[in-house]
Amino acid sequence: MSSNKKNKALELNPNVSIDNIIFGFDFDQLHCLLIDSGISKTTGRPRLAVPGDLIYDNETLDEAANRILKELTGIDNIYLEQIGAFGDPNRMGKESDKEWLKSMRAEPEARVITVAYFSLVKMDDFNPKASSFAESAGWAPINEIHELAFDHYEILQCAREQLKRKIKIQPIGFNLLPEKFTLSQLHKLYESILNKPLDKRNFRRKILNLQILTPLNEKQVGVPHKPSQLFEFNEEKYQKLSSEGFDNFGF
Amino acid sequence: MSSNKKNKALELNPNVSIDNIIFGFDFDQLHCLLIDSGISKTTGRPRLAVPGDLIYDNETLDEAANRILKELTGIDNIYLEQIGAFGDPNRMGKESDKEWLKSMRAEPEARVITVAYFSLVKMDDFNPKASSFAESAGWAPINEIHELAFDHYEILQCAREQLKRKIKIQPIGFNLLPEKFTLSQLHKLYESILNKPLDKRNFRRKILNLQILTPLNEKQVGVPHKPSQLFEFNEEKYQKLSSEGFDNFGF
DNA sequence: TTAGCTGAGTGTCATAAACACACTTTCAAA
DNA sequence: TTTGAAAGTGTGTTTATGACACTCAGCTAA
Repeated sequence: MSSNKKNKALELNPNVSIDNIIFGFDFDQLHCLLIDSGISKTTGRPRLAVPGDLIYDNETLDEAANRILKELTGIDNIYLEQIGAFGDPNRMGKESDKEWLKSMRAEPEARVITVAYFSLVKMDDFNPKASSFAESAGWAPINEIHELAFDHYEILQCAREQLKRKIKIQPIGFNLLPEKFTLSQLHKLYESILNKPLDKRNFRRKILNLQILTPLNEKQVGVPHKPSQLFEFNEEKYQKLSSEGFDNFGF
Repeated sequence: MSSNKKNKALELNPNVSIDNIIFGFDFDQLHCLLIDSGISKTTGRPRLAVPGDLIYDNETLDEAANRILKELTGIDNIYLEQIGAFGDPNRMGKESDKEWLKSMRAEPEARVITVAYFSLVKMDDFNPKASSFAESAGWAPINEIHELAFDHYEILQCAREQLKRKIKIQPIGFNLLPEKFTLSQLHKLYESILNKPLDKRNFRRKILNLQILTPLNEKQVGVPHKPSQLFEFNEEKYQKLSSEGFDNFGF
């Protein structure tokens, strides 16, 4: 019985996978980390997908999502949130997907439902060019992604919507910025996620009124214009505010 | 419970189930539909659970959730929304759960992740006492539910949170009321879901400002007080408002 | 028949948040 | 020293929010 259990623990579950939409921000646009599994024989185009894998029977869904993130990027301890389950029986029905499944999966015909996550990483923390994934992984600007393997394009759109909703009620955007950042960078980040322009003065007022930013005694250097004040996110103040019932940035 | 789906020529997937939190409203409190699988030998208490089942390999997740709702209540075409996936490897680890699994499942040891849904039904549409489920299904006031099978209590709490969030940005609450209803009933519904008192006059002003209610030439009859105006929900006006970018009830 | 109970229905004022809007400052590079 | 580029700053208007108390209509029971 217990040895039986142990065997199971070591096995991939053929019916459940995790896919992880990994967002990054380069101070200009939102990006998403994609895996390139090579030119598809059936389409003749590169087959791009979101990182993912089957789950092991002894790990929680959150653990599996973290594992996938860690295996790919080496990054740990990152903001991660479940999007939901995607289970259309046809979600892996494209010819290029079947081709890939046959070469990669022990049970390529199995019906797989996937649990999607999104995570927010500081783009500097993972440079695909400098990693062992140089050839297969890369950041793609979100607005230039038009076709993905499986149902990953649909999942990506859900992720964007969820991020939009979430950033209005919690300051999770700070996970996409370095420790020290300027208000303009934060402003641009919000515009990128919400996909609309926001008035500069109103944005600053609202953010500063939340009192979750600590101004530093530091400014940008070497910029060909008035240097910007640097801030850091004050998690302590945020926790306090948060436990008192804060839930709206008001954008 | 057991059904012959041989015509589908497909099998239950042993690793993925659906659980469906079914909400109803009796003009006083939120209720949830629960299944009673009898007295547990291990706890000596009734084993209460949310309706659910393994999925078939040829149905989508939404279809499976609808099937479960239909099989239990006979109701079709209902508001249904995914909550997310729950996959702790230990989620079925209680003794009373194992006991039940052994008697009900072909593979009682299989690791099962579940995709949770919630649905909103007009309570009148399903009277367990009058159905073949008289002995096994019933409405329970949400605040009197303290212990459920598997991880269903946790799922229920997530469902309540999601309903709270959702009702603030979309008028889904109308799915819980009959076609014709009074503003007081709607008011009480919002208070039940948000779990806090709302000022009567402010509530009325906000709801009426949305212009999604049509007053009827009808009043309550037979009540021992001033009879209340009846309204119906105007889906057309809602659609229009919705497509113009409405997304906040402002509570 | 009437007195009493119950919940329906109604308006205003004060405060807070949202929005629209344009010029000056600081630095680097040419 | 001029120029370009982004930083930084305040006010007035409009709109939404929240707090608050009495009268009205119908039923019931004395």
